[in-house]
Amino acid sequence: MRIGELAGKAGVSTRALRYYEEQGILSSERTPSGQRLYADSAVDRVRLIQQFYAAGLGSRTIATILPCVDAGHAEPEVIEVLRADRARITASIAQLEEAGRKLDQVIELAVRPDPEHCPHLREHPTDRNRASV
Amino acid sequence: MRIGELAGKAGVSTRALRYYEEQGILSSERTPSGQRLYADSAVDRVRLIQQFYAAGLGSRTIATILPCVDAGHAEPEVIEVLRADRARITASIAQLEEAGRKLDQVIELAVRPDPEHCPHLREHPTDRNRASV
DNA sequence: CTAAGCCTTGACGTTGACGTCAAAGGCAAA
DNA sequence: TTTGCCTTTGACGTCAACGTCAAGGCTTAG
Repeated sequence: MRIGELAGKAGVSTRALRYYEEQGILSSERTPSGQRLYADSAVDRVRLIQQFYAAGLGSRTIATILPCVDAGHAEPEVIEVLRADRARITASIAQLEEAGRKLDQVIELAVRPDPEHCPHLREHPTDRNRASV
Repeated sequence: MRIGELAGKAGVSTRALRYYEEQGILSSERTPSGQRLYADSAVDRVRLIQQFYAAGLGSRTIATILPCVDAGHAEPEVIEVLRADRARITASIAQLEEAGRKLDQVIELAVRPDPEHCPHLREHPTDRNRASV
C-alpha cells in the first residue's frame, strides 16, 4: 500500500508517516520511482507508535523500544531505559489521578455548593448564605 | 516573599512564575519599586498549577479552573468545561495504562525471552535456543 | 495523450511552556 | 558608598510533532 492508504487506515496524516520514517521508527520499501510502499502490518505499527506518543514518549524513546518489541529481547542497558519509561508512565498516571481528584472536588463544589462540605466558603462571605442551592 | 524565594519553595523557575502571571493564573502585589510580592499561600497555588500542567491542561484551561477553586462555585457552562477536562484526564489515564501494559510486555519479554510465552520469537530464529536465561 | 489525483523532497510555520540573555534598577551588608 | 545578589521588562531561542505550501514527478482512467 502507498502512503495515502496507510494514512487513511491508521488515522494519521501522510506528513506524520514521513516524519516517523525520518525519526527511524517506521520503515518502507520504495518503488523504482521512489514512492513509499508499506506492508499491511504497518497499520498496527503506526497505531502502536501513536499509543506510545500518547503515553508521552518521544521519538527517541520509541526508536529504542520498537526494536525490542520486534526482537523480543534487549540489552540490559536498554532494559533499564524501558523500566525508566515504565516508571515515568506510572508516575504520570499518579499525577493524572491526583489532578483528576482535585478537579472532581472542584466540580462537586461547583455543582453542589454545600457549606457543610466546603469550610473555606465561609472565608469569603458572599450572598451565598441566602442562596438555596 | 519575593519571586526568588517563591520559586525556590515551589520548585519552579522565576521565569515560570512570571509566565504564570502573564497567563493570568498567578497574581502578586508589588512593592513601590515594582518588585513582586507573594503571600505564603502562593506556594500551594503554584504547586496546584504545576499539577494541572502535569495533567496536560493548558494555561487557558487552568485560568478557567482556578477561579472556581477559589470561589467554590461556577457557571453551568464552565462546569461543562470542567467535566470535559475531567473526561480528558480519564481518557489520558486509560491511554497511559494501556501503553504501560504494552511496555510491561516488552520488558517481560526482554528480561525472560521464554519461547513458551513468545510465539513470534520463532519467526526469527536466532541462537537464543542455546541461551539459558 | 491528457487531466486528475497521489506522490516526492525541501523548507518554513505553529503551539506551549518555558530558557536565556541583555540592560537596567533595587536592596542589604560592610 | 561600594559590592554583590536580586529583581525588572523585553525579546529572541528551544523543542517536538507535526501543518502547510511550493514545485515538480508518477499513475491511471478516459
